[in-house]
Amino acid sequence: MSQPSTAITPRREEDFPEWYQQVVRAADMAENSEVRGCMVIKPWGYGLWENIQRQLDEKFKETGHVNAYFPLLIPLSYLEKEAEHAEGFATECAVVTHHRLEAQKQEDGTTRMVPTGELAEPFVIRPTSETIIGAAFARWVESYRDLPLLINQWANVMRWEMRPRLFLRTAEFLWQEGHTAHETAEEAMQETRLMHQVYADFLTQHLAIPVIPGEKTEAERFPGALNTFTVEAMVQDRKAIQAGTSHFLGQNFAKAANIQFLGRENQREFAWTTSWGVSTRLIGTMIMAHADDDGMVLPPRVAPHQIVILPVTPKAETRDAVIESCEALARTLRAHNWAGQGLRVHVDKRDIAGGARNWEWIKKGVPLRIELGPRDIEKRSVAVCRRDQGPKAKDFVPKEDFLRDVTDLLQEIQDGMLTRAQALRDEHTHRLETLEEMVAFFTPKNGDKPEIHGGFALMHWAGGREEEERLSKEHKVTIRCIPMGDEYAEEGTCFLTGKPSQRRVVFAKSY
RNA sequence: CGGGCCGUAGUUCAGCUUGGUAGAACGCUUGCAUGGGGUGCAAGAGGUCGUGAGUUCGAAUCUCGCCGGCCCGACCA
Repeated sequence: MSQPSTAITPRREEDFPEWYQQVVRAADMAENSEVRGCMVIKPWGYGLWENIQRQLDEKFKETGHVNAYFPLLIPLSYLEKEAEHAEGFATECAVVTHHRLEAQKQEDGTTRMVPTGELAEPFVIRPTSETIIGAAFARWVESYRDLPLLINQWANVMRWEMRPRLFLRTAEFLWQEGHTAHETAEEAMQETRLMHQVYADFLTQHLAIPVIPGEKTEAERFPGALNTFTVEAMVQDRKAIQAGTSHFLGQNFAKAANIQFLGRENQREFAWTTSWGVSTRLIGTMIMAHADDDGMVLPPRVAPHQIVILPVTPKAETRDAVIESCEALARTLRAHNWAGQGLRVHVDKRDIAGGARNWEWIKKGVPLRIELGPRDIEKRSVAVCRRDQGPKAKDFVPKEDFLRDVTDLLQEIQDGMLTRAQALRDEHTHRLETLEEMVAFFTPKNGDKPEIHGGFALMHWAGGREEEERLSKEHKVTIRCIPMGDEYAEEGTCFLTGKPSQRRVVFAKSY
């Protein structure tokens, strides 16, 4: 039997969903747990999350926010306070109804733990924290001088999903949720847009994922929000994924939680609130955006290791000297600064077959692999392998040159990944004018085993919620966003209603 | 919550139709060889066959209940 030509089978074009799962497994990022829908995030995946977390947290701090932590359990009654919100999350809430277990001996000698101590009021495990944070805000806000209140929390949340997929949709996931309260609507809207921009920048610059910033239509809006802003990315099967959202909540939640303050005119007023979040779904988005048929490809800025040094030790007697050279190189590299941080370098000293070790780091997506063996030491050179090139590509370069150029090289890889993702998106974004065109665009040629097809369709739209929901049901296509850029603003007529339209919206199949 | 399928080694699965007490591949351990490449050979560890009952001299295999999971629909950061 011949070796597969790629590390991942099936390849992307053969079976994209299966490919995705195999990449997660091959890169050792996460696995399914015994609890359906819940994942174990393994060190390589969690290291990635830690970098995302640290870099985003810096941006939150720069924009004036502080971190706090609120309870996992939310009184059921809190969720009843905002009708639209309650309805939006009702079908995916885990409910805690008991607070103790009682050991009961069974006839067969085993012991069963039986829940007892039923709670007078059940708790909901937070699907999001607007309500409980709102209750805290109501206590904390008394005067306009207490505003704005700019809080973020890093936490886990639970939404009882029927179709879990590692990172993309799990019952429990990690995220950050920002919650702010403001004196005026303008200020709150400004905050909503600011954080939307922070997300757009982060996706683009740190994760090398181009996004279309825009606003959600009524049908896709966060339950209880007046406006929801989103960053939409296209991944390699040309579907859209919502990578981050920022909500202008108006006074809806302030009224529900009674967040009132005494204003400048000695007038009692309700605060204006916002909320915004990104989740571990970002990791799934990165996988689908960047990974290839040999496994993960990590943007250097968030890679847990940016450089892995692989000692080549063909002879036992030169082994110690090679390892020492590798360690020395690692120390030198770690002293380099790039994107505001020291380089993250790992020396893989494990005594396993060289090829297996090399492939492991390819599959994990490390941006740069450096091989260093006796011959390189003699010639004062290193062998450089870039993850964004083929698995066999290898450059022998003088060590001094490599040390001089290494940060430029990482930047080049980072930029190249963004360019590549951008090109894919542009190639599959089209202006369409009629329903027929749209249906053709989103219909696979092979119905039995659909190939990768479709993309983003930019279309004139003047329909309402009902028309949109009908389209979504009939054609499995939704409006991802009403995009913000000038390039989308043009006169036209809605392809469905024939009404005039000033702007094209983005239609796509989505995750 | 409706329709289809499946529970056997760490993983993926074979064995079940035609009952006779457990197999493969990968992974793991050890040794030898190999050494700019996911290597070869050898030895080894690992399973009360989801669970309870029934039929039988005998059940992974047949029957029934229960539990768990997967896929397709309604819902989704």
